[in-house]
Amino acid sequence: MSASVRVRFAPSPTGPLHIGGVRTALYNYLFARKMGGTFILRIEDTDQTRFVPGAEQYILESLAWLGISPDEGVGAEGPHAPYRQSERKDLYKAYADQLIREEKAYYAFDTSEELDAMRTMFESKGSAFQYNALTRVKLRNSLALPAAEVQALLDANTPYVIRLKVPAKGEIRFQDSVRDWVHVHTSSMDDKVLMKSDGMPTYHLANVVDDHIMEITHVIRGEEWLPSAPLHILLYQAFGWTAPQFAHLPLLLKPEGNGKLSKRDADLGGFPVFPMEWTDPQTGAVSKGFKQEGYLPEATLNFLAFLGWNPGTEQELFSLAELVDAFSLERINKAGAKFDVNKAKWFNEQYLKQQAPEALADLYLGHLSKEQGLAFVSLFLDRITFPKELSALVAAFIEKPSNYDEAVIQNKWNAESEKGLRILADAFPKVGVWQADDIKLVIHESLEAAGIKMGKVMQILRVALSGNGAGPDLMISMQLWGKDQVIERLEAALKTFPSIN
RNA sequence: GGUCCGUUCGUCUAGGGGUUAGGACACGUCCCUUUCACGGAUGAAACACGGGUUCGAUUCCCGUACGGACUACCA
Repeated sequence: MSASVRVRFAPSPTGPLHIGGVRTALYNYLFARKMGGTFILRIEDTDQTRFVPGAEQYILESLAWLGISPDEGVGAEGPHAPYRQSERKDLYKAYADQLIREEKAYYAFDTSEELDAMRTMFESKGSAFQYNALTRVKLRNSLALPAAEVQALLDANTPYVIRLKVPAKGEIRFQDSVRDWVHVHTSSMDDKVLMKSDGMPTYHLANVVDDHIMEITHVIRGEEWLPSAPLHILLYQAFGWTAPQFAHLPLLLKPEGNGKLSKRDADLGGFPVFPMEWTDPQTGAVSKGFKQEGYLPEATLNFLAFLGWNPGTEQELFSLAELVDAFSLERINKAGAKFDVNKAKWFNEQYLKQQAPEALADLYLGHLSKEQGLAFVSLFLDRITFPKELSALVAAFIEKPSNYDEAVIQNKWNAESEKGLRILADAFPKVGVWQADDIKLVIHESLEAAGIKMGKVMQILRVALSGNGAGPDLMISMQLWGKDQVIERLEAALKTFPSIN
Protein backbone atom coordinates (compact mmCIF):
# COMPACT_ATOMS: atom_id res chain seq x y z
CA MET A 1 0.00 0.00 0.00
CA SER A 2 1.62 3.18 -1.12
CA ALA A 3 1.54 6.18 1.16
CA SER A 4 1.70 8.71 -1.61
CA VAL A 5 -0.91 11.42 -1.77
CA ARG A 6 -3.58 11.13 -4.44
CA VAL A 7 -6.22 13.81 -4.86
CA ARG A 8 -8.87 14.38 -7.43
CA PHE A 9 -10.90 17.18 -8.90
CA ALA A 10 -14.25 15.80 -9.93
CA PRO A 11 -16.46 18.26 -11.77
CA SER A 12 -19.69 17.54 -13.61
CA PRO A 13 -19.82 18.54 -17.25
CA THR A 14 -23.07 20.45 -16.82
CA GLY A 15 -21.83 23.80 -18.08
CA PRO A 16 -18.83 26.04 -17.73
CA LEU A 17 -16.67 25.41 -14.73
CA HIS A 18 -17.15 28.31 -12.40
CA ILE A 19 -14.42 30.07 -10.58
CA GLY A 20 -15.16 28.36 -7.26
CA GLY A 21 -14.57 25.07 -8.99
CA VAL A 22 -11.33 26.39 -10.39
CA ARG A 23 -10.22 27.24 -6.87
CA THR A 24 -11.08 23.72 -5.73
CA ALA A 25 -8.99 22.37 -8.60
CA LEU A 26 -6.16 24.73 -7.66
CA TYR A 27 -6.09 23.66 -4.02
CA ASN A 28 -6.10 20.02 -5.06
CA TYR A 29 -3.27 20.70 -7.47
CA LEU A 30 -1.26 22.66 -4.89
CA PHE A 31 -1.69 19.98 -2.29
CA ALA A 32 -0.70 17.21 -4.70
CA ARG A 33 2.43 19.07 -5.79
CA LYS A 34 3.33 20.04 -2.25
CA MET A 35 3.12 16.45 -1.10
CA GLY A 36 4.75 15.00 -4.19
CA GLY A 37 1.45 13.31 -5.00
CA THR A 38 -0.84 12.87 -7.97
CA PHE A 39 -3.59 15.20 -9.19
CA ILE A 40 -6.41 13.36 -10.92
CA LEU A 41 -9.26 14.68 -13.04
CA ARG A 42 -12.40 12.62 -12.95
CA ILE A 43 -15.52 13.60 -14.84
CA GLU A 44 -18.72 12.94 -12.91
CA ASP A 45 -21.26 12.63 -15.65
CA THR A 46 -23.74 10.25 -14.08
CA ASP A 47 -26.66 12.58 -14.71
CA GLN A 48 -27.35 12.13 -18.38
CA THR A 49 -30.14 14.70 -18.33
CA ARG A 50 -27.78 17.50 -17.40
CA PHE A 51 -24.96 16.69 -19.78
CA VAL A 52 -23.83 19.73 -21.75
CA PRO A 53 -21.75 19.26 -24.90
CA GLY A 54 -18.43 21.04 -24.76
CA ALA A 55 -18.35 21.34 -21.00
CA GLU A 56 -15.67 18.70 -20.52
CA GLN A 57 -13.47 20.29 -23.14
CA TYR A 58 -14.03 23.62 -21.44
CA ILE A 59 -12.84 22.22 -18.11
CA LEU A 60 -9.70 20.81 -19.70
CA GLU A 61 -8.91 24.04 -21.51
CA SER A 62 -9.48 26.15 -18.43
CA LEU A 63 -7.13 24.06 -16.32
CA ALA A 64 -4.57 24.09 -19.10
CA TRP A 65 -4.79 27.88 -19.39
CA LEU A 66 -3.99 28.18 -15.70
CA GLY A 67 -1.25 25.58 -15.82
CA ILE A 68 -2.94 23.16 -13.41
CA SER A 69 -3.56 20.26 -15.72
CA PRO A 70 -4.10 16.80 -14.24
CA ASP A 71 -1.37 14.17 -13.93
CA GLU A 72 -3.88 11.42 -14.36
CA GLY A 73 -7.48 11.19 -15.54
CA VAL A 74 -9.49 12.61 -18.38
CA GLY A 75 -7.07 14.35 -20.68
CA ALA A 76 -4.09 12.48 -19.25
CA GLU A 77 -5.17 8.84 -18.83
CA GLY A 78 -3.59 6.55 -16.27
CA PRO A 79 -3.89 3.19 -14.50
CA HIS A 80 -7.53 3.60 -13.44
CA ALA A 81 -9.02 4.52 -16.81
CA PRO A 82 -11.67 5.23 -17.81
CA TYR A 83 -12.03 8.39 -15.75
CA ARG A 84 -15.50 9.30 -16.96
CA GLN A 85 -18.09 7.83 -14.64
CA SER A 86 -20.52 7.21 -17.47
CA GLU A 87 -17.93 4.81 -18.87
CA ARG A 88 -17.62 3.03 -15.52
CA LYS A 89 -21.34 2.42 -15.20
CA ASP A 90 -21.22 -1.38 -14.81
CA LEU A 91 -18.76 -1.18 -11.98
CA TYR A 92 -21.07 0.60 -9.59
CA LYS A 93 -23.92 -1.85 -9.93
CA ALA A 94 -21.76 -4.65 -8.56
CA TYR A 95 -20.95 -2.62 -5.47
CA ALA A 96 -24.59 -1.74 -4.95
CA ASP A 97 -25.51 -5.41 -5.29
CA GLN A 98 -22.90 -6.25 -2.70
CA LEU A 99 -24.60 -3.93 -0.23
CA ILE A 100 -27.97 -5.48 -1.06
CA ARG A 101 -26.60 -8.96 -0.35
CA GLU A 102 -25.16 -7.80 2.93
CA GLU A 103 -28.48 -6.17 3.78
CA LYS A 104 -26.90 -2.74 4.02
CA ALA A 105 -29.00 -1.46 1.16
CA TYR A 106 -32.41 -2.28 -0.27
CA TYR A 107 -34.62 -1.98 -3.33
CA ALA A 108 -37.21 0.79 -3.37
CA PHE A 109 -40.04 0.87 -5.88
CA ASP A 110 -41.62 4.18 -4.96
CA THR A 111 -42.09 6.39 -7.97
CA SER A 112 -40.96 10.00 -8.09
CA GLU A 113 -44.60 11.03 -8.09
CA GLU A 114 -45.31 9.05 -4.95
CA LEU A 115 -42.35 10.59 -3.19
CA ASP A 116 -43.26 14.09 -4.33
CA ALA A 117 -46.75 13.56 -2.99
CA MET A 118 -45.25 12.37 0.28
CA ARG A 119 -43.10 15.47 0.52
CA THR A 120 -45.92 17.90 -0.12
CA MET A 121 -48.03 16.08 2.45
CA PHE A 122 -45.34 16.37 5.11
CA GLU A 123 -44.73 19.96 4.11
CA SER A 124 -48.38 20.86 4.59
CA LYS A 125 -48.02 19.55 8.13
CA GLY A 126 -44.99 21.75 8.67
CA SER A 127 -42.38 19.01 8.68
CA ALA A 128 -39.99 17.51 6.18
CA PHE A 129 -40.25 14.07 4.66
CA GLN A 130 -37.33 11.78 5.19
CA TYR A 131 -36.88 8.34 3.71
CA ASN A 132 -35.43 6.74 6.81
CA ALA A 133 -35.77 4.05 9.45
CA LEU A 134 -39.06 5.54 10.60
CA THR A 135 -40.77 5.91 7.25
CA ARG A 136 -39.29 3.12 5.14
CA VAL A 137 -41.42 0.46 6.82
CA LYS A 138 -44.50 2.09 5.34
CA LEU A 139 -43.11 2.58 1.84
CA ARG A 140 -42.77 0.34 -1.18
CA ASN A 141 -39.38 -1.27 -0.71
CA SER A 142 -37.75 -4.61 -0.11
CA LEU A 143 -37.60 -3.97 3.61
CA ALA A 144 -41.33 -3.37 3.99
CA LEU A 145 -42.79 -5.65 1.34
CA PRO A 146 -43.01 -9.47 1.63
CA ALA A 147 -40.10 -11.22 -0.08
CA ALA A 148 -42.34 -12.86 -2.63
CA GLU A 149 -43.80 -9.55 -3.70
CA VAL A 150 -40.35 -8.01 -4.01
CA GLN A 151 -39.27 -10.87 -6.21
CA ALA A 152 -42.39 -10.50 -8.32
CA LEU A 153 -41.75 -6.80 -8.82
CA LEU A 154 -38.16 -7.48 -9.76
CA ASP A 155 -39.17 -10.24 -12.15
CA ALA A 156 -41.65 -7.89 -13.78
CA ASN A 157 -38.84 -5.42 -14.39
CA THR A 158 -40.49 -2.81 -12.22
CA PRO A 159 -38.23 0.25 -12.08
CA TYR A 160 -36.44 0.49 -8.77
CA VAL A 161 -33.71 2.38 -7.01
CA ILE A 162 -31.26 1.06 -4.46
CA ARG A 163 -31.17 2.95 -1.19
CA LEU A 164 -28.68 2.83 1.64
CA LYS A 165 -30.11 1.47 4.87
CA VAL A 166 -29.03 4.17 7.27
CA PRO A 167 -29.02 2.97 10.90
CA ALA A 168 -31.75 4.44 13.05
CA LYS A 169 -29.35 5.32 15.80
CA GLY A 170 -25.73 6.24 15.97
CA GLU A 171 -23.36 9.10 15.51
CA ILE A 172 -21.04 9.72 12.59
CA ARG A 173 -17.95 11.72 13.36
CA PHE A 174 -14.96 12.64 11.31
CA GLN A 175 -12.09 15.06 11.54
CA ASP A 176 -12.09 17.50 8.66
CA SER A 177 -8.79 19.19 7.82
CA VAL A 178 -10.49 22.55 7.67
CA ARG A 179 -13.31 22.24 10.19
CA ASP A 180 -11.90 19.80 12.71
CA TRP A 181 -14.44 17.43 14.26
CA VAL A 182 -17.86 17.28 12.70
CA HIS A 183 -20.57 15.10 14.27
CA VAL A 184 -23.94 14.12 12.88
CA HIS A 185 -26.61 11.76 14.19
CA THR A 186 -27.72 9.12 11.73
CA SER A 187 -31.30 9.86 12.75
CA SER A 188 -31.07 13.13 10.85
CA MET A 189 -29.86 11.42 7.70
CA ASP A 190 -32.02 9.73 5.14
CA ASP A 191 -31.73 6.59 3.07
CA LYS A 192 -30.09 8.16 0.09
CA VAL A 193 -30.49 6.67 -3.34
CA LEU A 194 -27.34 4.85 -4.45
CA MET A 195 -28.48 3.53 -7.83
CA LYS A 196 -31.02 5.37 -9.91
CA SER A 197 -33.73 3.63 -11.88
CA ASP A 198 -31.87 4.36 -15.11
CA GLY A 199 -29.08 2.10 -13.90
CA MET A 200 -26.71 4.96 -13.17
CA PRO A 201 -25.21 5.45 -9.74
CA THR A 202 -25.83 8.67 -7.87
CA TYR A 203 -22.96 10.96 -6.99
CA HIS A 204 -22.71 9.43 -3.55
CA LEU A 205 -22.09 5.86 -4.64
CA ALA A 206 -19.96 6.64 -7.68
CA ASN A 207 -17.86 9.07 -5.73
CA VAL A 208 -17.10 6.72 -2.87
CA VAL A 209 -16.46 3.72 -5.11
CA ASP A 210 -14.17 5.65 -7.43
CA ASP A 211 -12.30 7.40 -4.66
CA HIS A 212 -11.61 4.02 -3.14
CA ILE A 213 -10.63 2.29 -6.36
CA MET A 214 -8.49 5.21 -7.45
CA GLU A 215 -6.80 5.19 -4.05
CA ILE A 216 -7.69 8.78 -3.29
CA THR A 217 -6.11 9.79 0.00
CA HIS A 218 -7.55 13.29 0.43
CA VAL A 219 -10.91 14.59 -0.68
CA ILE A 220 -10.65 18.35 -1.07
CA ARG A 221 -13.99 19.77 -2.18
CA GLY A 222 -16.43 22.61 -1.58
CA GLU A 223 -18.36 23.12 1.62
CA GLU A 224 -21.61 22.32 -0.18
CA TRP A 225 -20.58 18.68 0.28
CA LEU A 226 -20.16 18.88 4.02
CA PRO A 227 -23.74 17.76 4.77
CA SER A 228 -23.29 14.60 2.71
CA ALA A 229 -19.88 13.73 4.10
CA PRO A 230 -21.41 11.65 6.92
CA LEU A 231 -23.31 9.64 4.31
CA HIS A 232 -20.05 8.99 2.51
CA ILE A 233 -18.42 7.90 5.75
CA LEU A 234 -21.30 5.50 6.27
CA LEU A 235 -20.71 4.09 2.80
CA TYR A 236 -17.01 3.56 3.46
CA GLN A 237 -17.98 1.76 6.65
CA ALA A 238 -20.54 -0.36 4.82
CA PHE A 239 -17.89 -1.48 2.33
CA GLY A 240 -15.31 -1.93 5.07
CA TRP A 241 -12.99 0.63 3.50
CA THR A 242 -11.04 3.35 5.22
CA ALA A 243 -12.32 6.78 4.35
CA PRO A 244 -9.98 9.36 2.88
CA GLN A 245 -9.10 12.51 4.76
CA PHE A 246 -11.69 15.19 4.07
CA ALA A 247 -11.12 18.91 3.63
CA HIS A 248 -14.20 21.01 2.96
CA LEU A 249 -13.35 24.36 1.44
CA PRO A 250 -15.17 27.57 2.35
CA LEU A 251 -17.58 28.82 -0.27
CA LEU A 252 -16.99 31.65 -2.69
CA LEU A 253 -19.75 34.17 -2.10
CA LYS A 254 -21.48 36.73 -4.24
CA PRO A 255 -19.62 40.06 -4.21
CA GLU A 256 -22.82 41.91 -3.36
CA GLY A 257 -25.39 40.69 -0.89
CA ASN A 258 -25.34 37.14 0.39
CA GLY A 259 -25.21 33.67 -0.94
CA LYS A 260 -23.07 31.26 -2.83
CA LEU A 261 -21.54 32.60 -6.01
CA SER A 262 -23.54 31.06 -8.80
CA LYS A 263 -23.47 30.81 -12.53
CA ARG A 264 -26.29 33.32 -12.59
CA ASP A 265 -23.95 35.98 -11.19
CA ALA A 266 -22.06 35.98 -14.46
CA ASP A 267 -21.70 39.46 -15.83
CA LEU A 268 -23.94 41.01 -13.18
CA GLY A 269 -21.15 42.84 -11.38
CA GLY A 270 -19.07 43.60 -14.43
CA PHE A 271 -16.62 40.82 -13.70
CA PRO A 272 -16.42 37.27 -14.92
CA VAL A 273 -17.24 34.22 -12.81
CA PHE A 274 -15.82 31.79 -15.34
CA PRO A 275 -12.18 31.18 -16.19
CA MET A 276 -12.84 31.43 -19.91
CA GLU A 277 -15.58 32.73 -22.13
CA TRP A 278 -18.48 30.35 -22.52
CA THR A 279 -21.18 30.23 -25.15
CA ASP A 280 -24.28 28.40 -24.05
CA PRO A 281 -24.92 25.78 -26.74
CA GLN A 282 -28.68 26.04 -26.21
CA THR A 283 -29.29 29.76 -25.99
CA GLY A 284 -26.13 31.07 -27.59
CA ALA A 285 -25.71 33.40 -24.62
CA VAL A 286 -22.09 34.35 -24.01
CA SER A 287 -20.61 34.62 -20.52
CA LYS A 288 -17.42 36.51 -19.85
CA GLY A 289 -14.22 34.73 -18.94
CA PHE A 290 -11.21 35.86 -16.93
CA LYS A 291 -9.00 35.02 -19.87
CA GLN A 292 -10.90 37.09 -22.41
CA GLU A 293 -11.37 39.97 -19.98
CA GLY A 294 -7.61 40.25 -19.91
CA TYR A 295 -6.67 38.57 -16.65
CA LEU A 296 -3.32 36.88 -16.80
CA PRO A 297 -3.24 33.25 -15.67
CA GLU A 298 -0.66 34.03 -12.97
CA ALA A 299 -2.85 36.81 -11.58
CA THR A 300 -5.99 34.69 -11.67
CA LEU A 301 -4.21 31.88 -9.85
CA ASN A 302 -2.70 34.17 -7.23
CA PHE A 303 -6.00 35.94 -6.61
CA LEU A 304 -7.92 32.69 -6.35
CA ALA A 305 -5.38 31.09 -4.05
CA PHE A 306 -5.86 33.91 -1.56
CA LEU A 307 -9.61 33.48 -1.44
CA GLY A 308 -9.83 31.16 1.52
CA TRP A 309 -6.17 30.56 2.15
CA ASN A 310 -3.13 32.61 3.09
CA PRO A 311 0.47 31.79 3.84
CA GLY A 312 0.55 33.55 7.21
CA THR A 313 3.24 35.96 6.03
CA GLU A 314 2.85 39.36 4.47
CA GLN A 315 3.91 38.25 1.03
CA GLU A 316 1.01 38.48 -1.42
CA LEU A 317 2.56 37.90 -4.82
CA PHE A 318 3.14 34.21 -5.38
CA SER A 319 4.06 32.31 -8.47
CA LEU A 320 2.51 28.88 -8.89
CA ALA A 321 5.75 27.30 -7.70
CA GLU A 322 5.79 29.53 -4.62
CA LEU A 323 2.16 28.68 -3.91
CA VAL A 324 3.02 25.00 -4.02
CA ASP A 325 5.82 25.60 -1.58
CA ALA A 326 3.74 27.64 0.86
CA PHE A 327 0.48 25.70 0.65
CA SER A 328 -1.01 23.69 3.47
CA LEU A 329 -4.50 22.44 4.24
CA GLU A 330 -4.19 23.72 7.79
CA ARG A 331 -4.08 27.33 6.66
CA ILE A 332 -7.39 27.19 4.82
CA ASN A 333 -10.06 29.40 6.37
CA LYS A 334 -13.43 28.29 7.60
CA ALA A 335 -15.52 31.28 6.56
CA GLY A 336 -16.75 31.93 3.05
CA ALA A 337 -15.12 34.66 0.97
CA LYS A 338 -16.70 37.29 -1.23
CA PHE A 339 -14.60 38.21 -4.09
CA ASP A 340 -13.52 41.72 -4.78
CA VAL A 341 -12.94 42.72 -8.35
CA ASN A 342 -10.60 45.55 -7.27
CA LYS A 343 -8.26 43.07 -5.68
CA ALA A 344 -8.35 40.91 -8.76
CA LYS A 345 -7.44 43.92 -10.89
CA TRP A 346 -4.62 44.85 -8.56
CA PHE A 347 -3.12 41.39 -8.90
CA ASN A 348 -3.41 41.70 -12.66
CA GLU A 349 -1.62 45.04 -12.67
CA GLN A 350 1.21 43.55 -10.64
CA TYR A 351 1.70 40.67 -13.04
CA LEU A 352 1.21 42.88 -16.06
CA LYS A 353 4.25 44.93 -15.05
CA GLN A 354 6.27 41.74 -14.92
CA GLN A 355 5.40 40.77 -18.50
CA ALA A 356 8.09 40.97 -21.12
CA PRO A 357 7.54 44.29 -22.99
CA GLU A 358 8.46 42.62 -26.28
CA ALA A 359 5.71 40.07 -25.86
CA LEU A 360 3.12 42.73 -25.05
CA ALA A 361 4.20 44.83 -28.02
CA ASP A 362 4.05 41.80 -30.30
CA LEU A 363 0.64 40.73 -29.08
CA TYR A 364 -1.17 44.05 -28.90
CA LEU A 365 0.81 46.43 -31.07
CA GLY A 366 1.89 44.09 -33.77
CA HIS A 367 0.87 46.56 -36.49
CA LEU A 368 3.61 48.96 -35.38
CA SER A 369 7.36 48.74 -35.67
CA LYS A 370 9.09 46.91 -32.88
CA GLU A 371 10.72 50.12 -31.72
CA GLN A 372 7.43 52.02 -31.65
CA GLY A 373 5.63 49.13 -30.00
CA LEU A 374 8.14 49.04 -27.17
CA ALA A 375 7.96 52.80 -26.75
CA PHE A 376 4.19 52.65 -26.37
CA VAL A 377 4.36 49.75 -23.93
CA SER A 378 6.66 51.68 -21.67
CA LEU A 379 4.51 54.80 -22.03
CA PHE A 380 1.26 53.07 -21.08
CA LEU A 381 2.15 50.03 -18.97
CA ASP A 382 1.64 51.83 -15.65
CA ARG A 383 -1.75 53.10 -16.71
CA ILE A 384 -3.57 49.90 -17.61
CA THR A 385 -5.08 46.91 -15.86
CA PHE A 386 -5.50 44.63 -18.84
CA PRO A 387 -3.03 44.19 -21.69
CA LYS A 388 -5.74 44.57 -24.32
CA GLU A 389 -6.23 48.21 -23.22
CA LEU A 390 -2.94 48.87 -24.90
CA SER A 391 -4.36 48.71 -28.42
CA ALA A 392 -7.18 51.16 -27.76
CA LEU A 393 -4.95 53.52 -25.84
CA VAL A 394 -2.38 53.62 -28.61
CA ALA A 395 -5.05 53.98 -31.29
CA ALA A 396 -6.51 56.97 -29.46
CA PHE A 397 -3.04 58.39 -28.97
CA ILE A 398 -2.25 58.26 -32.66
CA GLU A 399 -5.60 59.75 -33.64
CA LYS A 400 -5.71 63.55 -33.99
CA PRO A 401 -7.88 65.20 -31.33
CA SER A 402 -11.46 65.64 -32.51
CA ASN A 403 -12.48 67.72 -29.52
CA TYR A 404 -10.73 69.46 -26.66
CA ASP A 405 -11.21 69.21 -22.91
CA GLU A 406 -13.52 72.17 -22.23
CA ALA A 407 -12.85 72.39 -18.52
CA VAL A 408 -9.12 72.82 -19.04
CA ILE A 409 -9.70 75.47 -21.71
CA GLN A 410 -12.00 77.32 -19.33
CA ASN A 411 -9.36 77.34 -16.62
CA LYS A 412 -6.10 77.61 -18.47
CA TRP A 413 -6.77 79.35 -21.76
CA ASN A 414 -5.87 82.99 -21.32
CA ALA A 415 -3.74 85.74 -22.86
CA GLU A 416 -0.57 84.34 -21.35
CA SER A 417 -1.06 80.73 -22.37
CA GLU A 418 -2.13 81.80 -25.83
CA LYS A 419 1.06 83.78 -26.14
CA GLY A 420 2.98 80.75 -24.90
CA LEU A 421 1.46 78.44 -27.48
CA ARG A 422 2.24 80.88 -30.28
CA ILE A 423 5.84 81.08 -29.12
CA LEU A 424 6.03 77.28 -29.17
CA ALA A 425 4.45 77.14 -32.58
CA ASP A 426 7.30 79.35 -33.77
CA ALA A 427 9.96 77.44 -31.86
CA PHE A 428 9.08 73.84 -32.77
CA PRO A 429 10.02 74.05 -36.45
CA LYS A 430 13.49 75.12 -35.38
CA VAL A 431 14.12 72.07 -33.18
CA GLY A 432 16.97 70.10 -34.69
CA VAL A 433 16.74 66.64 -33.19
CA TRP A 434 13.11 65.85 -32.37
CA GLN A 435 13.76 64.01 -29.17
CA ALA A 436 12.08 64.36 -25.75
CA ASP A 437 14.97 65.99 -23.93
CA ASP A 438 15.67 68.47 -26.72
CA ILE A 439 12.02 69.35 -27.06
CA LYS A 440 11.86 70.03 -23.37
CA LEU A 441 14.89 72.24 -23.56
CA VAL A 442 13.44 74.26 -26.42
CA ILE A 443 10.12 74.70 -24.63
CA HIS A 444 11.88 75.76 -21.49
CA GLU A 445 14.19 78.23 -23.15
CA SER A 446 11.70 79.84 -25.48
CA LEU A 447 9.12 80.32 -22.77
CA GLU A 448 11.68 81.59 -20.31
CA ALA A 449 12.87 84.14 -22.82
CA ALA A 450 9.33 85.48 -22.99
CA GLY A 451 9.01 85.48 -19.22
CA ILE A 452 6.35 82.77 -19.18
CA LYS A 453 6.43 79.93 -16.66
CA MET A 454 6.23 76.42 -18.15
CA GLY A 455 3.43 75.47 -15.79
CA LYS A 456 1.20 78.16 -17.31
CA VAL A 457 1.40 76.59 -20.72
CA MET A 458 2.00 72.86 -20.38
CA GLN A 459 -1.52 71.67 -19.70
CA ILE A 460 -3.00 73.80 -22.46
CA LEU A 461 -0.31 72.46 -24.76
CA ARG A 462 -1.36 68.95 -23.80
CA VAL A 463 -4.98 69.73 -24.61
CA ALA A 464 -3.96 71.35 -27.88
CA LEU A 465 -2.01 68.26 -28.93
CA SER A 466 -4.06 65.40 -27.50
CA GLY A 467 -7.43 66.92 -26.64
CA ASN A 468 -7.08 65.61 -23.08
CA GLY A 469 -6.21 67.37 -19.85
CA ALA A 470 -4.24 64.41 -18.52
CA GLY A 471 -2.11 61.67 -19.96
CA PRO A 472 1.36 60.23 -20.23
CA ASP A 473 4.61 62.19 -20.29
CA LEU A 474 4.13 65.01 -22.79
CA MET A 475 7.71 65.27 -23.99
CA ILE A 476 7.87 61.60 -24.85
CA SER A 477 4.39 61.82 -26.36
CA MET A 478 5.55 64.65 -28.61
CA GLN A 479 8.57 62.68 -29.64
CA LEU A 480 6.31 59.77 -30.59
CA TRP A 481 3.88 61.94 -32.52
CA GLY A 482 6.78 63.38 -34.51
CA LYS A 483 7.69 66.93 -35.32
CA ASP A 484 5.36 67.51 -38.27
CA GLN A 485 2.40 66.03 -36.47
CA VAL A 486 2.98 68.15 -33.37
CA ILE A 487 3.27 71.34 -35.40
CA GLU A 488 0.17 70.46 -37.38
CA ARG A 489 -1.84 69.71 -34.23
CA LEU A 490 -0.67 72.88 -32.55
CA GLU A 491 -1.66 75.00 -35.54
CA ALA A 492 -5.05 73.33 -35.66
CA ALA A 493 -5.65 74.02 -31.97
CA LEU A 494 -4.58 77.62 -32.33
CA LYS A 495 -7.21 78.03 -35.02
CA THR A 496 -9.89 76.30 -32.95
CA PHE A 497 -9.32 77.90 -29.56
CA PRO A 498 -11.02 81.31 -29.28
CA SER A 499 -8.37 83.98 -29.66
CA ILE A 500 -7.99 86.35 -26.74
CA ASN A 501 -5.16 88.59 -27.81
C1' G B 1 -39.13 23.88 9.20
C1' G B 2 -34.87 20.30 10.19
C1' U B 3 -29.51 19.12 10.11
C1' C B 4 -24.74 20.98 9.68
C1' C B 5 -21.22 25.01 9.14
C1' G B 6 -19.63 29.91 9.91
C1' U B 7 -19.00 35.40 12.10
C1' U B 8 -11.70 40.39 13.13
C1' C B 9 -11.65 47.24 9.25
C1' G B 10 -16.35 48.22 3.19
C1' U B 11 -13.52 43.60 1.00
C1' C B 12 -9.48 39.58 1.43
C1' U B 13 -7.15 38.42 5.86
C1' A B 14 -2.90 38.07 10.22
C1' G B 15 -3.07 37.29 15.26
C1' G B 16 -4.52 34.77 19.60
C1' G B 17 -5.75 34.72 27.27
C1' G B 18 -2.27 40.69 28.90
C1' U B 19 -0.86 43.63 21.45
C1' U B 20 -0.89 51.02 20.15
C1' A B 21 -5.33 44.26 17.14
C1' G B 22 -0.83 43.85 11.90
C1' G B 23 -0.91 43.64 6.34
C1' A B 24 -3.27 44.04 1.35
C1' C B 25 -7.27 46.08 -1.97
C1' A B 26 -10.52 50.19 -2.13
C1' C B 27 -11.02 55.34 0.01
C1' G B 28 -8.84 60.39 2.04
C1' U B 29 -4.41 63.59 2.58
C1' C B 30 0.62 64.76 1.46
C1' C B 31 5.27 64.06 -1.43
C1' C B 32 7.29 63.04 -6.36
C1' U B 33 5.73 64.96 -11.33
C1' U B 34 4.32 70.17 -16.46
C1' U B 35 -0.90 66.82 -15.83
C1' C B 36 -2.67 61.98 -14.97
C1' A B 37 -0.93 57.29 -13.75
C1' C B 38 3.15 54.70 -11.23
C1' G B 39 5.94 54.99 -6.76
C1' G B 40 6.62 56.72 -1.59
C1' A B 41 4.53 58.47 3.04
C1' U B 42 0.37 59.01 5.96
C1' G B 43 -4.88 58.91 7.74
C1' A B 44 -9.75 57.05 8.65
C1' A B 45 -11.59 52.10 9.28
C1' A B 46 -12.76 45.85 12.62
C1' C B 47 -12.72 41.57 17.06
C1' A B 48 -21.74 40.49 16.03
C1' C B 49 -24.26 40.48 21.02
C1' G B 50 -25.11 38.43 26.05
C1' G B 51 -23.53 35.33 29.79
C1' G B 52 -19.81 32.41 32.03
C1' U B 53 -14.30 30.54 33.10
C1' U B 54 -10.16 33.76 34.52
C1' C B 55 -6.46 38.48 38.13
C1' G B 56 -7.44 39.50 32.90
C1' A B 57 -11.06 37.53 27.12
C1' U B 58 -11.18 39.74 20.73
C1' U B 59 -8.83 34.86 21.81
C1' C B 60 -11.63 29.31 25.79
C1' C B 61 -16.99 27.52 27.00
C1' C B 62 -22.41 28.22 26.59
C1' G B 63 -26.36 30.76 24.63
C1' U B 64 -28.58 34.55 21.27
C1' A B 65 -28.58 37.11 16.76
C1' C B 66 -27.18 37.17 11.91
C1' G B 67 -25.32 34.73 7.53
C1' G B 68 -24.59 30.38 4.63
C1' A B 69 -24.78 25.27 2.83
C1' C B 70 -27.64 21.05 2.55
C1' U B 71 -32.46 18.99 2.87
C1' A B 72 -33.68 15.40 -5.62
C1' C B 73 -33.74 8.78 -8.79
C1' C B 74 -28.44 16.95 -9.50
C1' A B 75 -23.69 17.01 -8.73
